[in-house]
Amino acid sequence: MFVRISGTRTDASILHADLDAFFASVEQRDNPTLQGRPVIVGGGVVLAASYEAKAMGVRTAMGGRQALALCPDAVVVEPRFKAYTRASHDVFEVFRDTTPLVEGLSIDEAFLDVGGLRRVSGEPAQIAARLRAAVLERVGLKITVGVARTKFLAKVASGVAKPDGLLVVEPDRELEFLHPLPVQRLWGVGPKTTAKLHALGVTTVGQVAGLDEATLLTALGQGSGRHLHALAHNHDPRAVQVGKRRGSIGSQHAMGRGQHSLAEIDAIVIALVERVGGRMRKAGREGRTVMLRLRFDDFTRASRSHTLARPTAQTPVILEAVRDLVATARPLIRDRGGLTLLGIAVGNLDDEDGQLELPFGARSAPVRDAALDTAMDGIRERFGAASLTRGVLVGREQRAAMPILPD
DNA sequence: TCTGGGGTCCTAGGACCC
DNA sequence: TCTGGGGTCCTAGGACCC
Repeated sequence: MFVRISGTRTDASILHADLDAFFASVEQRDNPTLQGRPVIVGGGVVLAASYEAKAMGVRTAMGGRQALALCPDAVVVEPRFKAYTRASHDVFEVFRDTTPLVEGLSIDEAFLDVGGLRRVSGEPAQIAARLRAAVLERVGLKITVGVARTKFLAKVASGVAKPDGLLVVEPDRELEFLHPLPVQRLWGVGPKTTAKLHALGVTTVGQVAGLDEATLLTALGQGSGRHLHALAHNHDPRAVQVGKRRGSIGSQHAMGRGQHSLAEIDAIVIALVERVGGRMRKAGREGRTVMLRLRFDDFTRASRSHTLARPTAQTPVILEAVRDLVATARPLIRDRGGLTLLGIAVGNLDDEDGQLELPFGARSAPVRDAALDTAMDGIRERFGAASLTRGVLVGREQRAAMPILPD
């Protein structure tokens, strides 16, 4: 008798792990004089606020001036992105020591599937508790963990449990937990969608569940309508996926207000293209679609894109394409006045050339049996499973090296 | 309220193909 | 030459996430 660790689940075995006030916590960890004090990372806008600052009403993405008005005692620090990347790496190492089935969502959060580890590591709630302790001990950061049967509920649970919390949603109490929550808790519901739902007289998840799907589709369109209908009814069959690869690599630069000469713009373009090209080559990725993003004084945005015949990661090729895009956007830049942000990105990243990431350092390009075997050996070694079968690995769709443990 | 640096996904129109 | 249905790709914009 075998039990798959992914697939149909009847128990709460997905963890959503979320670092608390990530950037600010790293600053407090690295500078003891900041501990216990309100800390704001980023001057112009708030990139992150410590819980002491949040208590005074400071929020992420808030203007710096407003934040200081709310919290005059706050210590404002410059962001140190390298330190955050490093900390994130360390935390994900702890995640992967817990289970091979880790799906990173962003620099500071991930899903972990621990359903198959019951015999080896215990109940999901125990695993989650140990995970929190391990991250604090090994990296010096606090995380909140939500545990549930689905990804969506696990994420909602961690959101409710923040900060420094652990919340398990048992399968027989899911709707009881979900339905009283405000609609903003639904994944993908931001200010605009919230306003549309409020216009329908809907403020809670339970009320969304009470709407028929047609009403939701009319109000929100196909994509988000279906998505919300499913989430409100607690339908979320998505499995935790390992080895997801991003679809674009980009970089942007905020420019001060005021006029910028074409030479100035070109200098920024060159720097951005060099950064992006370098990152692409380092990641072993090539892309076909070159994108230019602009933001103006009046906060309107514009974008231009061009798709090349062949994928590339070469700086000169990308630079030429971006310069052409800048040329097509020149009337816009002239008419709308001040350019305040310039960004470039390369998308349409190809799947074949790069490296598919597998647990335990195994890599494949494309999927090769040997790479999968190496990964499975790593899993056997680390988890001491008596019996393992191989999973299939296909592009970015599959879960990678799925161990199947004896019941 | 007037701002960062990353990203994701969806929509809608047009070009083009069979 | 006109007309139809179905599909993919590209472009631009919008909403959302951390």
